[in-house]
Amino acid sequence: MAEKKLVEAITSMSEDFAQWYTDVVKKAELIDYSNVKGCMVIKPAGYAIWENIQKRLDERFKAVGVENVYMPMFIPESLLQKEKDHVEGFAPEAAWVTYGGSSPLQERMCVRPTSETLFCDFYKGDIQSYRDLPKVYNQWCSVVRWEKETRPFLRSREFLWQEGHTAHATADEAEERTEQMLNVYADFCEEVLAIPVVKGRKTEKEKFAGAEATYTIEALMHDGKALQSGTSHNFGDGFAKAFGIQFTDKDNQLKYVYQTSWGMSTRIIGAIIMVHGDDSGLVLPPEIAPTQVMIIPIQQKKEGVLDKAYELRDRLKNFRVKVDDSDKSPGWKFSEQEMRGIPMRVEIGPKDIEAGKCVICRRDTREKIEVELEKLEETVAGLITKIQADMLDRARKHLEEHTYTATCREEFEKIFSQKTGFVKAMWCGDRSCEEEIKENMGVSSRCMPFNQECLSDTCVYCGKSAKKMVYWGKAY
RNA sequence: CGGGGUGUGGCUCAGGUGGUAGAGCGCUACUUUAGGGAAGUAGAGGCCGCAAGUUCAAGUCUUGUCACUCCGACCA
Repeated sequence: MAEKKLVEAITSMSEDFAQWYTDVVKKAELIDYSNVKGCMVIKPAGYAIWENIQKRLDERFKAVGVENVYMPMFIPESLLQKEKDHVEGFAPEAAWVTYGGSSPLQERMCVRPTSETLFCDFYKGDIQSYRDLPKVYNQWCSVVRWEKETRPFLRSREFLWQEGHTAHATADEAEERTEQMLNVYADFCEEVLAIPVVKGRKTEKEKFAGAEATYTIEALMHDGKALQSGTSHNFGDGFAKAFGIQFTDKDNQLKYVYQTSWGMSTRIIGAIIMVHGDDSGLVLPPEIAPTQVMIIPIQQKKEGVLDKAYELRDRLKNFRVKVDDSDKSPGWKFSEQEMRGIPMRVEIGPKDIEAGKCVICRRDTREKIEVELEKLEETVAGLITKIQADMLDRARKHLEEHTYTATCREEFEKIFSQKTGFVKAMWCGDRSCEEEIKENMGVSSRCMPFNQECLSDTCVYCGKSAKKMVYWGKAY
C-alpha cells in the first residue's frame, strides 16, 4: 500500500474502499458508465487488459486440448427448462426476447446467462460414438444476467467471459477434466496475474445450478473480502439425462456422457484492481499490463530529448513500451502512469542524457533507480521479472496474514466482528447450519479447500461432529 | 425486491422567502514554462432530467414520471 497519496482525485482505500475502487476504475480509464443501466463501456485501457487475459488464458487452454467454438446467444424457453435445477437457478435473472420485429414470437427466448443448455442441445446431435469423445469446447462471448445492483467488472448485466463445456465417456474422465481446468485457472492467476488463490470445492448450498460438484478458486481482496475468481463444475450425467445425450460405447452399450463446464469472466479484472491497487491507482502485473514501460521525456522541447526517448523506445522493442510525448507537464505524466498501473516508467531528460543515465521508477514500490543507459535493456528485463515476483509475494503475504483459524463459535464470531479475511473452521456439513451462519454473521462458505486440515472434531458453529474444514468469508 | 440519496455547461457543484444562469476544474488557441497533476491572455460551451400544474413570471413551489446512485436480500 502506498505511504503517500500523490493524486488527489482518488479516494484513499482506508477512507472508503468502495469509492476507492470506483475512482481507480475511472481514473485508470478502464471503463465508462453507459446509459444502458447496469452495463459498462469498456475503454481501450480496460479492454487491452481483457485481450491479454484472453490471449494468455487461451494459450493455456489450447495446451490442454481445448477447441474454440461459438454458440447462439438466444435460448428458447423450452430448452432452458430441460434441467430443473438449472432453470431455477437462472430464470430469476434472465432477459427475455419476445418480439421479432413487430410480431410476437411463438416461443420467447432468453439471452444466454450461460450456455450449458445450448451445448447440451448441440452435443445431443453431434455425439454418437465413443469415438466422438471427448468433446472439449470453449467459447469466448458475453452473457446477460439481469442483476439488480451492479458494479464495474464485479457485477454488470452483461459481462464478457469464456465458458468451457466438455463431454466425456466416463465419470472419472469428467472429474479429471474438472480439476485440470481449475488448476489451469489457479496457475494462470498466480503466474500471470500474481494473484494467489485458495482452491477448493463449493458446498451444496453454493454450488452451480445443476452441477454435481463445483470447484472454485477464491482470492482475497485488499479489504479482506473474497472474490470467486474462476469456477469449474462437474455435471456428472445429470444434464446428459435431461437432454438425452447418449453414445454407443466400445461394448456396444448405449450410455450417457459425463459433462463439465468452467468459466472465468471480466470480473477477474476487478480482482486485479483490488489485489494489487493502491492509493495512487491501479498497479498491473507486468505479465498482463498492456503497456509495461512508459518513457517520460523531461523538458521534451529541448534539443535531442524526444529523439533520445524514441531511441530508448526502439531499444526496448522486446517489451510493450510507449513514449508519453503529450504536451503535459512531467508531473502530470508521472501521475497518469501511476493511475494507469503501468509497471514502470523511464524518466529521461537533459541531465540524464548528459550523464549517460536515466531514472527508472517502479510502479509497485515507487522506488527510483538510476540506470546507466547501456544497461537499460537488461535492467528493464530484470525489473519485469522482479516486479511480477514481488507482487505475487506481497499478495500471498496479505492472504496469509488475513487468514485466521477458529475452533469454537465464540472465537469464530469474535474474529468476524473485528476483522475481515478468511477464517478456516470445521463444519458439520449441514446446510441448515451453513444457512444460519450466513443469516446471523453475514459470512458465507467460500470453499472446502483441497488442502484439508483437522482443526478440531466439532463444527465451529453448532458443535456437532465435524466433517470438513471450510474457508469462510464475506464475498463480493 | 425493500430502504435512503441525487438530477443545473464535459466533470464537481453554488444558486435564502419565485424576477429570466454562475464558479472551479476540464476543453480550444497563442505565449511563457518543465525532474511529482505549471502560469498568463483570449475563447467555446447550458430550452436547469422529462411532463403537466400554480403564477404576470418557475432552476426555485405542486403533482406525476424517468434515470442514476448508495445500503440491505439474491447472484460470477
